[in-house]
Order: sequence, then C-alpha cells, then structure tokens
Amino acid sequence: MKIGELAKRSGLAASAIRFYESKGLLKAASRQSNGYRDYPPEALSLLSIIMDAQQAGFTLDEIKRLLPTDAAVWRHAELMTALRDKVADIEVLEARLAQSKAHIQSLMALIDAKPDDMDCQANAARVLASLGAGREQPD
Amino acid sequence: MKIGELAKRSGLAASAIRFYESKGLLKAASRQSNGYRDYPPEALSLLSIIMDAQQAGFTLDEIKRLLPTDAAVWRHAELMTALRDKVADIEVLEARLAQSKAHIQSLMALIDAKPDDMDCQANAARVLASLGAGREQPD
DNA sequence: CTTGACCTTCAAGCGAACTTTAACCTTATC
DNA sequence: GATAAGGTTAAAGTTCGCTTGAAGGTCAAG
Repeated sequence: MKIGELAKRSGLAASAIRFYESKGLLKAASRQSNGYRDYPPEALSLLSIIMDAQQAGFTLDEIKRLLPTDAAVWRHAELMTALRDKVADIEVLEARLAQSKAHIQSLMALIDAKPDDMDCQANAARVLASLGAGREQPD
Repeated sequence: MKIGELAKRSGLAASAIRFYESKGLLKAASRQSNGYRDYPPEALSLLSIIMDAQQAGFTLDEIKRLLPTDAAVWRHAELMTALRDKVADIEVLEARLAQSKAHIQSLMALIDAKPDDMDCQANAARVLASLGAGREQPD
C-alpha cells in the first residue's frame, strides 16, 4: 500500500504519516523499486493506535515511548502505569470541565436574573462584581 | 497600580498582561508621567474574567470578541449565545473524555485478561487485533 | 553616584503537531 | 510527448499563548 492509500484509509494526511515516521513513531516503511513507501496492512492498525492514544490525551512523545519498536515486545508494566496515569489525567480534566460548565451556567443564570427594573448597565456591573469577587492572589 | 502590582495580584506575568494589551483584549492602560502603565483597580476584575473565560475553554480571540470595549456596553444576546455554545462544547469534550477513559479502561482489562497459558507476544497480538478493529475510513 | 528593582519597546524564540513550499521524480492517460 | 496525479526530500511556515532577550529609561536606597 502506498502512502496515499494509507492516508485515505486512515483518515490522516500523508504529510502527517511522514511526520510520524520522522519523529520515530513509525519505523521507516520499506520502499518500492521507485522509492515510494510501501506499507503492510498492519500499518493501518498502528495508525489507529496512535490516533486513539492521541485522542486519549497522550502526546506524540509519550506514544513513542510506549509503542514498542518491535511489535512483539511490549513493556507491560510501563504501559499499564502510563494507562493508569492517563486515566487519572482524564479524571482531572473531567473535574475541571464540570467546574467550568457550572461556572458558565451560574453566570448565565446571573445574567438572566436581571430584575426588570434594572438597566443593562447596572446589570453588567452586578455581574462583573460577582465575577471579580474573591480571585485576588494572596501576597 | 503599576503593572508589577497588577501582575502579582492577578497571578499573571507582567509580560502576559502586556501581551493581552497588544492583542486588544485589554484597552491600552493610561500612563504615569514617566511612561509606566497605570491601572485602575477594575483591571483586576477584567483580568479575572479573562482568566475565567480561558479556563472555560475560550480562546483569546473569542474572549476579545465577547469582551465589551466599553465596560458598560455588553452585547447581551451574543454573550448568551457564546456561553450556551461553550457549554455545548464542554459537553462534547466531556463525552469524548468519558469515551477515552472507557477505551483506556477496557484496554487495561483486555491486557490484564491474558490467559495464564498465553505468552506475552500472543497477548500483544490479541490486544493489537482488538485495537485495530473497525477503524477504517469509509471510501 | 552606583546598585538594583522596576519599567519601556520591539523582536525573536518556544513547543506541539502538523502543513506548506520548492524542486524534483514516476506513472498513467490523452 | 504533454499533462496530471501521484510520489520523494528538506526546510520553512502556521497557530496559540505566551516568554525571553536586548537595549534602554526611572527611581529609591545606601
């Protein structure tokens, strides 16, 4: 399989695949007689793994460290540790997102709760005051 | 208030504050006779808002579009729409994170479930096969 | 009157993950 | 044999959100 086909089937750009190779995530593909890269079908699974890992929040460097050069020699303990760590990372992110969401929603509620007799400017002041409260850095 | 104090109290670097000004998030501060920037106390609230918005996932450009140049003239409808959109974005992210987490956890389970009589290499193959399944791009 | 902590500007650098560009080669089709 | 659609490389450019550096001006203390 040439790089264009691999790109199409994986959904990645060919340039991205070459980039991964240059970064050492993919071992250099074998070449056809004309110099074109020639990929085995397994390359597609490997790209899937990389894309999954990325989507899970691993950086390319982390992925590189975890992907075995030789497909059969996984560093089992390291991999499990990394996976566990990443789940913990995700949980931190989830908590932060939940907080941000709550924050935005309370802000929307605050804005909506403008008393009928209050003008926009006063409402803005009220909202701003509530936002600015309690965020000063301690000395 | 000079920039150093504002930096300390907001928790931002002075360079970041200048950067925000250069990007148009902050209107140019007035200057003391020596040319130093001189900030009113409200600058602190404004920085808080910016920091909150960033933490909620707004880019600096989005924040700039939403922050009123004149502190009293909020584009109410636009703001509410942006907030609603951002909550939707956060929910998408939450779903993706949950999926990534589930994915990683099932991967860990799969790895752990290695039959006692299977060697590492065969287990690796089993795990890889399960990972690569069903991800091909439709033509 | 020198030291050091601040402040100023403008320009360049960083890191992540790619993409784009330029210059060139290969293969298939009209 | 011209053209278009692919492939090759190396190097430079992009975006985001800043930081760092160079080359200064300002100000209080010793």
